[in-house]
Amino acid sequence: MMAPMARAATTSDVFNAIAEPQRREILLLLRAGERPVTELAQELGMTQPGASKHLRVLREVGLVRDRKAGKQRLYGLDARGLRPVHEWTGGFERFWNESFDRLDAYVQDIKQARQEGRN
Amino acid sequence: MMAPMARAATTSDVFNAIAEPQRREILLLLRAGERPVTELAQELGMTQPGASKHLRVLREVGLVRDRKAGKQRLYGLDARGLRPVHEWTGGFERFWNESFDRLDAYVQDIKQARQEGRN
DNA sequence: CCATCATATGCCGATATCGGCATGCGTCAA
DNA sequence: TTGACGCATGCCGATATCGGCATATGATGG
Repeated sequence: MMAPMARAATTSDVFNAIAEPQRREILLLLRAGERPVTELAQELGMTQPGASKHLRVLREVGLVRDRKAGKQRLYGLDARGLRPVHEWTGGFERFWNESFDRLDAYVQDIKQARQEGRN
Repeated sequence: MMAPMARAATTSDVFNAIAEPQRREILLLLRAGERPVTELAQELGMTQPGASKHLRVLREVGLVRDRKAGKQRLYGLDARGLRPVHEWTGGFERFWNESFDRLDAYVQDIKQARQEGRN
């Protein structure tokens, strides 16, 4: 009687919000300062509704804020939500900094074994 | 005549791969060392097929590697793919470290305005 | 060879996602 | 007031996603 769940809502999680390439590009652009929707859409080659929808997601996870400026609505970056992601990935830093000579060799072995196995 | 696209394939992008909470938990667990599938499933409270599927995604984006160990198959962490994510978010570091006094005040204003507007 | 354990895969249902399009809504200027 | 502009929203279609379940595949040991 329980309905199966699908994917976690993109709107509830920063990790999901930045999983979208276009949303990442929006964030990159906003580092240069506030922008109205239309300008973002134009610079990123997407439609205005498309931009608005992505901005809505980013707003709901708190990565952007919006401000009315006359007829326009300016979107600005609020990068604080990216900090947890940075820290989470940072928790793996020692695993890519440590001596991976053995790992590298291992990976090579795997690739070779696969090639041999498939031919 | 072109079929519309939906979401980018989760299998092609590390950002998408780590958008899934359970997959993130798998990666965290694997920091402690290699593990067979069943053990992972058990420790994370998911079914074996569920674990296998998530591991498949992680493998396809290169975040884990697998190694046959007799009857079992051991999965191990390969965190190098997380480095780009760490660096990407790091590109926003100055935006959460810089003086955000004005931003904080601004955000407070927004919240207050919303509350007043809605009550 | 056969049974068994470990894992992968296939199918299903429910839902989320994304792009495109049309349209609603609010704001400004004449 | 009436357009015109800027933006948000709603609907649609195609597809991806995730969990659950059954089952296939694979290796091991007797």
